[in-house]
Amino acid sequence: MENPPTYFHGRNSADTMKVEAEIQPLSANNISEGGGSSGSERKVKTGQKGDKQIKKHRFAFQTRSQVDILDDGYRWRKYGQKGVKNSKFPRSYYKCTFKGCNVKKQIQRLTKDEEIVVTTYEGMHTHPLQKTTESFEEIFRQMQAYAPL
DNA sequence: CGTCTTTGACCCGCGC
DNA sequence: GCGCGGGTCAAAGACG
Repeated sequence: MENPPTYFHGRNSADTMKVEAEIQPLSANNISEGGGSSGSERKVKTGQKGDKQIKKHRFAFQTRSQVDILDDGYRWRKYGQKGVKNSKFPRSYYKCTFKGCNVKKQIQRLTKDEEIVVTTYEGMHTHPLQKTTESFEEIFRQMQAYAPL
């Protein structure tokens, strides 16, 4: 935590932003790349297997909105949707579209409260915000961070 | 034209 | 050893 995430750059609300949640690397929690690809050479593997600092920044917060797509100022590209057990609604996966910015975002709706949307950020942005959205402030306001797990 | 969305298929790790 | 769940990627289509 020596280095505060660059999320929401341009906001002095850092004071209110104590919602930072640091998740330590767990054996089953460590998300590697190696995903699946269609058919051919996907064994690329990052060569380096988490031998060094595997700090996976995971920041999750809940927001009360009817839409899953909350514009926080970054561009997101949806790359998957899968249903989760215990959840009547499917979970959506988003990724930041920026050269070198491999930030992932996960959105899930609560079955108990369809109005509540859980947004989980993973990774750190390597570029400043492209645009300041007005809704951002509102989102930030409704942003209720909670420690995942 | 460029960008983004959606679905299916595939893969991996762990559990029993 | 096998199965399940979860997670990711690819391609095509749609839209502005």
